[in-house]
Amino acid sequence: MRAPRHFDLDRVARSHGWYDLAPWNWNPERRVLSRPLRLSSGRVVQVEVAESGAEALALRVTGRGRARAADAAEVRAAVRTFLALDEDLDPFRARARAVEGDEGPRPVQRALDRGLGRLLRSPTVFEDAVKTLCTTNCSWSLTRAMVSRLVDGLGEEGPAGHAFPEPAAMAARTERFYRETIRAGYRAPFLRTLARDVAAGRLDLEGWRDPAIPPADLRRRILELDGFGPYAAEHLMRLLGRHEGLALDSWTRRKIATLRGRKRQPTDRVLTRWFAPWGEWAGLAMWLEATGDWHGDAPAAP
DNA sequence: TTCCAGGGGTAGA
DNA sequence: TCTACCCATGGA
Repeated sequence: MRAPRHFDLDRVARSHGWYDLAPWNWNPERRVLSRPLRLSSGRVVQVEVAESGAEALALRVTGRGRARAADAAEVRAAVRTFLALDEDLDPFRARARAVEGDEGPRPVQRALDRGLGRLLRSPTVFEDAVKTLCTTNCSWSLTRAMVSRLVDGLGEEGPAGHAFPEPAAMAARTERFYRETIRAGYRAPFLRTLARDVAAGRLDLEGWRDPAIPPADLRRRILELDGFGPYAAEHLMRLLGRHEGLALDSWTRRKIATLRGRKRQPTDRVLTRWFAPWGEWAGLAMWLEATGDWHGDAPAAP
């Protein structure tokens, strides 16, 4: 399977915290990204992705039962989605040239050359939305715990662990289950409502990948979901390839302030002004600045 | 014990 | 639009 120019699996896998959440597994020594994947046939397979020479990826799929002819195509489509292989970064590169020029440090252009810029997504928008809800107003360790309990408790079992739960499986559970078993606290009704709306067909999250949807329209639709405020909406948009919003949270606010040598945290208004020259790419430019040191000599941190 | 995490909803000004 | 207050959980 072909990979885009400047593609780096390690940098995409660790592009943000998702690789650290179930059911993902990133093996830094073998440089293999893997996870269980539930196919439309109901079969759960284990998918492993590794680099294979220059600008190529090798897939390995294992699972019980007989594979259908359509399974391979479905797995490849999922890989293209979760590695953001179809995201066109050339307009971002052009913007980076316009903003940074052709000389000097040019941090974003260097980041692009090093294979940064593609963000790891879930195979489904539903999974990205659920995980985004689980990142709000809690520590990362609690996010990990809630997601693991969802996967272990409701995900279908595959050859190497549980897949992420289907909307129907989540919709069938009560709010009490999300409070007492998942320990999702006040997020419990949000998770249940989201799952029920998707499972019932009232909410077509996959349709949100449509690039024809104007960004303001997409943002408004996400904000209509219970539990999604500005941070969560812009974070989900980022995973849909829409980067105009900064998706500011306590982590990025502090990180940018530290990197720019500010003792006091700049206000959101100031941060917005700093990244305004990047236009529709403001959020990605900020994210690459905030996470640049993850991908240098410093050890990876979720 | 209090504080605060990769915030959001609501009421009131 | 802005602010105050509340909301659950869990680690420091």
